[in-house]
Amino acid sequence: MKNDNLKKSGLKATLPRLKILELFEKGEEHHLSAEDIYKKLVLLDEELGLATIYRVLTQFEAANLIVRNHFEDGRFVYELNKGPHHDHVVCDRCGKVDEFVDETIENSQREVAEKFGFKITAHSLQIFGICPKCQSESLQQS
Amino acid sequence: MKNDNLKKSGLKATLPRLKILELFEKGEEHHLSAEDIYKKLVLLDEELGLATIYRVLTQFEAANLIVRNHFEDGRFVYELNKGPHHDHVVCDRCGKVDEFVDETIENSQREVAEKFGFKITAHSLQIFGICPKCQSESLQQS
DNA sequence: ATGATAATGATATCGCTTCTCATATTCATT
DNA sequence: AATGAATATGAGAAGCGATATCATTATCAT
Repeated sequence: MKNDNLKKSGLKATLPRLKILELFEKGEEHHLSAEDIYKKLVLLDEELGLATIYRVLTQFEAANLIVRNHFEDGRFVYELNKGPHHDHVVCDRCGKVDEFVDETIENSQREVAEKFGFKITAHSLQIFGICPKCQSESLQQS
Repeated sequence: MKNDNLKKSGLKATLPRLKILELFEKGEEHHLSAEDIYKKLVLLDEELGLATIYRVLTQFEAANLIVRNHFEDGRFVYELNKGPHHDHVVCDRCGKVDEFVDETIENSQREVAEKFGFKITAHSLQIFGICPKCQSESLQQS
């Protein structure tokens, strides 16, 4: 039950929080920005303020319900926290995002951090490129 | 001669451009934001506008004289392009940045991109953590 | 049902970056 | 060295995502 998810995190089960969590769990899109969420909920005739969305996203992240990502387009996108860490492959053209896990990379990162004496807290890795679909589309243009 | 660097890139050798390039080449700090540059040049009694700095940074990046980086603190920092690609280790506490090159990681990234059929254009990898100096300082606090 | 506590939403504000446009500078040509 | 066409500059406005403020409203233990 969704109420319990929130309760466990010390968050009251309010309407905005339930609606936002529901959107993520519906899973139509894995990566949502605050603005994305706002638009989607307004379309569904839900009245709620952008400020609330930003606040709720921050709380959900603190509660480890969701994970925050930065894809250099200047805003943050969030995705459901489904457990093990993963990184992203992002299409420069259409914005499509794929996820991957690579233990070799994870290990190398640990080695690098160790070499510098850093106590690692997080990392962020994105591979940018052109996805197969966009590649074939640009062939047709020329 | 610095003029030539700029000329080769199709950029007129104007005072702001020369001053900004000089700042990077002096190399006191490797990673500079637009604001950093502005403050440093104002201290040196150079009169120039922030808008110009942003423009010049964009042009320098397009000319491959400098490289742009995003360390999730919401702004862009630039560094001189000294050739081979490298990634960064960033201290969460003091902001110190170290650079590293790791062929294993580079190769794994190529494999991942290939698996997804992406034609890779760029990548961005940062390791966040606490640097040795900040680690010892937080020990003293407790 | 009630009330203390916490959350919401409209709006103002912030920080970084980009845009606009009138003025000033550069540089090839005399 | 002077000229002028082309380009760059700087002050300020505007854009945009994110955060802060604060009066109003909803939640939930009792």
